[in-house]
Amino acid sequence: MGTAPKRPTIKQIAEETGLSVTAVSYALRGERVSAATIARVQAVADELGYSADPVARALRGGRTGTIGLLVGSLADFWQQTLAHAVQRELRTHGLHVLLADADGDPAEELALAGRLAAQRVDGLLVAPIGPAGGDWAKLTERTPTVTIAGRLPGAELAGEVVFDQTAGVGEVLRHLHALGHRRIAVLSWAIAASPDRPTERAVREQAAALALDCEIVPCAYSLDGSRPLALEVLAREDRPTAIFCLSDSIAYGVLHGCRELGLSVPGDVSIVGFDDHPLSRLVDPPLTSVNWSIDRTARAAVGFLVDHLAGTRGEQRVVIAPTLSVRVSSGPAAG
Amino acid sequence: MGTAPKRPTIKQIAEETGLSVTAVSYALRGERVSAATIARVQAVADELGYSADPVARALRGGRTGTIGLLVGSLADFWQQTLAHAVQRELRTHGLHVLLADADGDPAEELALAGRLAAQRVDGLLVAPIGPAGGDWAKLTERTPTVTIAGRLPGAELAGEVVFDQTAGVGEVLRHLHALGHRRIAVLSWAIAASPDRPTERAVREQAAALALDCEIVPCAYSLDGSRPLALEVLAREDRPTAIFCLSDSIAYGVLHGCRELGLSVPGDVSIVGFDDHPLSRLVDPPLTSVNWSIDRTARAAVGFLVDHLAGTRGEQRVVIAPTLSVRVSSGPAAG
DNA sequence: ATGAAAGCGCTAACAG
DNA sequence: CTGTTAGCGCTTTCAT
Repeated sequence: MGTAPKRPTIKQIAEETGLSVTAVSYALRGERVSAATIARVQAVADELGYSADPVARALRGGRTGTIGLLVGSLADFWQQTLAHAVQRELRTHGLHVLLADADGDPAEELALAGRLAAQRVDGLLVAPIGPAGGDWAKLTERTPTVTIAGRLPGAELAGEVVFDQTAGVGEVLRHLHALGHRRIAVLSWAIAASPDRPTERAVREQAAALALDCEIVPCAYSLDGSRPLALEVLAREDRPTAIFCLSDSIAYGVLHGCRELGLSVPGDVSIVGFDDHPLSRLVDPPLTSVNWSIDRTARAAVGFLVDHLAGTRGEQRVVIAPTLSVRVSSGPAAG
Repeated sequence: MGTAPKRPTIKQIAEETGLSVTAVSYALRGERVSAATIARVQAVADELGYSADPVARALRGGRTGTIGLLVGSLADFWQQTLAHAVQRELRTHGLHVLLADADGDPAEELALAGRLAAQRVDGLLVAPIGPAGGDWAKLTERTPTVTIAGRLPGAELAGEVVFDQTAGVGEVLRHLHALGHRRIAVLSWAIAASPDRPTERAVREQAAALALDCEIVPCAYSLDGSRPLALEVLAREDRPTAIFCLSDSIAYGVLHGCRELGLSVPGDVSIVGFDDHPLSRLVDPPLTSVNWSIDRTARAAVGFLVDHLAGTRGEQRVVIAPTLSVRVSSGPAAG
């Protein structure tokens, strides 16, 4: 075909109007120049369908209108939902999302954040995998960062949305304890990559306090990751009477495994999830889980970033309290 | 504190090595210069932790290593899964994702695609909402584009992944017909925004051929969108004996509604979905749905784009055939 | 109120 | 094999 129809530039508007690029640049942002000029420039800009080139702006050092979202693993259904909530929230502020998925690898996490920063995102939203990562200080010094449900070593933050994991773990463990469970398997996607997460620590401490026999088992995310593992754990001689999954996605896989083994839930084994995905009330049986309001989480995280970008507010912080939703999948310990 | 530690540039390497920026630029890409120079430049680059600035590259006109993914609505669970699959597939090619969500609005779709193009994505993956949109020709002429399960009016494509919707609809309608259903409600998220999609047309035509009484009802995506609607449809005097949902997300909301109304599925009403989300086999009751291999879809779409980016292969095309997964949610028509 | 010129970091002619 | 120069589109001194 013909030559590529390039997007209109400020220079074209300058030629059309007989002004200089400088004048146009100012006019487009409604600065300095006369009202008449502004109107004229706007008219031409609209006619040409002009919009500022975000890349040129970025190179010059301005805002890009894009926020980086870095999640631990998109294989996790809850994090998919988080991505949606965040993207929806950002849109209300006219911002866009550059999405990156660390795919469960803490080492990858920092590298990806660097990529995002190199793309000149105006800010970074990070749902960290665990405290393993390297040196976040340099990166967060230049790019405003808000963490969601996790810590970044040495990072300078614009804000953080903290999940009270200790409370959440406590709710679940006490719930299971009250139902008579004593031997519990805890399935964690993070334990292999990042053994010392607060969540796993909380499990150990509180299990000890309640005199529970808790074994923490490393586990891949996702249905297909946890199902075979569940089959193995459940086939054991001294099978646990309850399985506490540190993510609903994992719990779904376990549910699947139970079905294959012909085990009744909660008759033979109780199952509890940990993030209350919207579908958890619809699965069979409805899954007992811990809810951390995803809307509040997304709104707070984005709000912190936007505040920081607007004026300069200091580091903001909110703690999201867990709510245990007791449904059908957890019941009295068998035998 | 202190001054912002900017990222290293090609110029710094030039100073370190005593070469010109040009020489360094070539050396970094292993072109033209001597092996010795390449080695020396590489060494300094590594030491400084240099990596090319994607923004500068983009402005200059080169590749960014980023692909835009434009989905109809991230509120839809299947599209969330698609986003994950695509992102995973792109990663194997060293590519990144810029994600945009049209949120069900066909008008927004083209605008977002423009934003993505302005960000200089190397290519575009679009799962279109419907044929409503404006003029895609100009955009797709400059940015290689692959469509997934939908058409773009006037677009020049690098490839397309076509879902055989007609076959899918046929499978479902014949399945329901064989079970004795004659009055069927079809819930579609697209019907309001984009009334003439092939899918809806296929429903009308095939319903007529089978002498089915099919009413197409517009419906928001997502659980919360379809649940109230389901309540209304199911409360009618002449309630349909089956509900065919043009996305599993919608079906989940309907399932939820049935539960609230105390209706048994499939005893009182049968329900069928349309994209076979991984959780559909786990919900209660397991959902009959139509599967379009998401892995094949993502792999083909990304493959087409990568091929186009590499050499220049002509427009590629694949048709994904549907597979009906009959599960528990569909049964003989009541009464 | 407007314009000229420099520069963000990189690549691609076009010399030498 | 290597260096000079120009330019991608925009914003920002600094003049006028």
